[in-house]
Amino acid sequence: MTMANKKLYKGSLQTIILKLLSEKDRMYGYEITQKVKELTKGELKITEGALYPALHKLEADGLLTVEVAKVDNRLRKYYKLTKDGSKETVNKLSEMQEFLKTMQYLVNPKLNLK
Amino acid sequence: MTMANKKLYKGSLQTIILKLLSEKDRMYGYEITQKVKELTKGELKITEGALYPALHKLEADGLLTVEVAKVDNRLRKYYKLTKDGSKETVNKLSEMQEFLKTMQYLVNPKLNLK
DNA sequence: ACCACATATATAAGAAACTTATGCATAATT
DNA sequence: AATTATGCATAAGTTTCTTATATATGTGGT
Repeated sequence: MTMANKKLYKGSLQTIILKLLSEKDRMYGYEITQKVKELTKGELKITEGALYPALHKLEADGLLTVEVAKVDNRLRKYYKLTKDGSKETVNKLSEMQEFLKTMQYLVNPKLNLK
Repeated sequence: MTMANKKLYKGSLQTIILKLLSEKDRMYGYEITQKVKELTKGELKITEGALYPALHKLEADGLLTVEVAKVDNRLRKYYKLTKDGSKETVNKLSEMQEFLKTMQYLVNPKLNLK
């Protein structure tokens, strides 16, 4: 991933992938990078070196299944959520919300008034 | 750090430390762990293995200065923001806000409506 | 025809930021 | 007397990235 402070995104890639797949039945790797770039107006760019290992890990963990297709003579690997993947998406999203809420509170300027 | 999904906090420790020091003139390590625990109602516990190396790095980077004190016959190392540290705090907090905003949008359930 | 860029996936080496475990020392509590 | 709290520190290992490299096809411009 690339952006101003890349470090902050560490640990959130899996959650982002799962979230996108909970919105769209199936997606392939390159499509995910483009979708994230589009949604964040170019602020967040997922690098291949981060994405593909992450997809492989999610598949190995049984959260995704893969389906190979050939489009325009080029390889595509479509990923889908498994049943476990859907459950884990709910978990990860709720953990993310909790994290965002806590961090929001911690860095809130109003804390100065305490 | 310990919590439900520790991974998410990766990369935010420096920002948390700097933010706390921007609110209080000086703090020592153990005090920081207690303050964070208190502010997050026990949800976020900073481990020593994460904290002390982080403080040392911030000091080495010239963002903090240290002052040793002895209280009740026990050692304390008080940390303070330098001028550079104050500047960097502003930067890191604005990057954090940007990150939180982007992540909030990415994981927002309303995205489903698209 | 050639070149650059986009599309598409993959992996290896190295860095960063942690976790976990351990160590040391004193004070307070049970 | 033993455990917990206070206080700092570091080493080994893990996870998750970045950066670089590799391969291959499609597209658009000159």
